[in-house]
Amino acid sequence: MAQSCTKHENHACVVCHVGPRSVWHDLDETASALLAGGRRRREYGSGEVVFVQGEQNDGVHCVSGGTVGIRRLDDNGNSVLLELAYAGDTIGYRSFLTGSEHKTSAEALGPSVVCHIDRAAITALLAGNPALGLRFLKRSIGELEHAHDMMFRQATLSNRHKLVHLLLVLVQRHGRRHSNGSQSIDLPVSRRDLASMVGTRHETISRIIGRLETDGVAHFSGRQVTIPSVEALAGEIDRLISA
Amino acid sequence: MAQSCTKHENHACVVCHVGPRSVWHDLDETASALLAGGRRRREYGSGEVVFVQGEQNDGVHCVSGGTVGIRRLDDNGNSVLLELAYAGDTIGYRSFLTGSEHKTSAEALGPSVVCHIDRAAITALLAGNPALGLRFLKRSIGELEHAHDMMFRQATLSNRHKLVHLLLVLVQRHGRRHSNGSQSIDLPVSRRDLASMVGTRHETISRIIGRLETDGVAHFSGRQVTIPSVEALAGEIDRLISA
DNA sequence: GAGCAAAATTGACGATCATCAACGACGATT
DNA sequence: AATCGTCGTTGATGATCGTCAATTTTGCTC
Repeated sequence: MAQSCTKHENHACVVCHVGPRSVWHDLDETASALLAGGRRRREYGSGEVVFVQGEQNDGVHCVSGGTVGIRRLDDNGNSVLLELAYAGDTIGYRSFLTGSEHKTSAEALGPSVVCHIDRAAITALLAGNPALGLRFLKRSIGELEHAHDMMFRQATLSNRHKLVHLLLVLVQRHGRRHSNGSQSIDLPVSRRDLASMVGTRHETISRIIGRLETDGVAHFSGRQVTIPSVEALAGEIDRLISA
Repeated sequence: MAQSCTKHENHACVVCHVGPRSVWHDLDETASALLAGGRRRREYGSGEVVFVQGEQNDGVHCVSGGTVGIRRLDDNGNSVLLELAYAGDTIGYRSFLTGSEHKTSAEALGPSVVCHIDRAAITALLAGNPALGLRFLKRSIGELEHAHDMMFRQATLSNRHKLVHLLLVLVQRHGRRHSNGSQSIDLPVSRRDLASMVGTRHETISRIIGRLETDGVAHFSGRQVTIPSVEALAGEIDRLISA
């Protein structure tokens, strides 16, 4: 399945270094050639694993399309979905930069395309492009602030409000707008993963979903969620912030 | 109170760039001179604020002694203690590097010494020392993994176990060993802050503390905590991991 | 030391949650 | 089509938590 980036398929890989969000943005010609040479594109089916917690790092990955989940596991079978990565996001760079094994697992949450950039290429790129290190730094800082936001919500919001917030985040990425103003989401995650992101059990998520249904603020059908009024849903949380 | 780092008081500032944990470790002579010139040492009393969430960044701070709490607030008066910083830790570097306002507040949790390094000095240092950027990157990655650990615990542990874990972390930093094998801690934080770190209300923390008392695994007297057997306390959590 | 404000504790109560269990739905495999 | 395992939902129950309130303790200022 893995194959080198020949010219005609570069249009897919290009996603990785366009857009200001990508760390590979705006590299010079030599660097771009170096990157293209050390990069391999691969398609992943839903549930396929990109890298596994505990494995030794062998370079970094760049999401080109789809959705990739960053997950942490323990020996008891507990699993927590820590982050979602989308096109343009570089993942697995932490263990690369610290020279350690992967501290998390990454798996495709749907059909996805992920490029792998081998160890030698990034090492060379980092040595020749000081700005690249700063980009990694800014990405890391962004993730850290995201994590702090999460910690703050975990400590201050109820489970219901945490789920509502999660839905509002997901609707921005995965939402489809309907003509009547409502929006629909194809959830990229299972109920169990929703539960781990909210910090509770899946049975509790089921029950909170039931209450959101009866309150009429969201309708669930499998992984399909329809939200009649995103504003009304957002109001549940805004009331806490403004009041 | 703020004063420049003249020679005779440099011994206090030196903490900031000795030890492998500090980002200022192992700078060359020119860089050290630059650092010394842009640095100002200041003592903070308990509760005094180092920088405030929302303020514009004006350089970075380096903890030279004492304990500094990194806190996030919202408009409703909610406060969550996100991190604790100790001698050698650099703080406030995130908003400096992203050029934004401070996303958190920092305050001395006891008598502390903190150096301030002004904007111009770090900018020059970063330009002349590419390795310094990588040190910031590694520090940021370390904090991020710390945050991920926290998120994982928030999602998998009970409040009691989260408090126990917190005590075990604090005993490593603040613990005093007694002759009979027990250890004591002078908690650097209030019960309210303990509660925010665990993700619950202060009344609940009071009650969990009461249960730890009756179970005989820890004794609380104000901010003094005595733990008869740290191993026994650690066993409460290890059982979950190994079993 | 008196006085005050914030912190901490304790009680009571309703709401929410974790757990165990049962069951149906679904997808993958054979 | 039948089987199996996982996922999702629902129910029942005891445990825990959040909230409001009253009270005590602590720490600080004057």
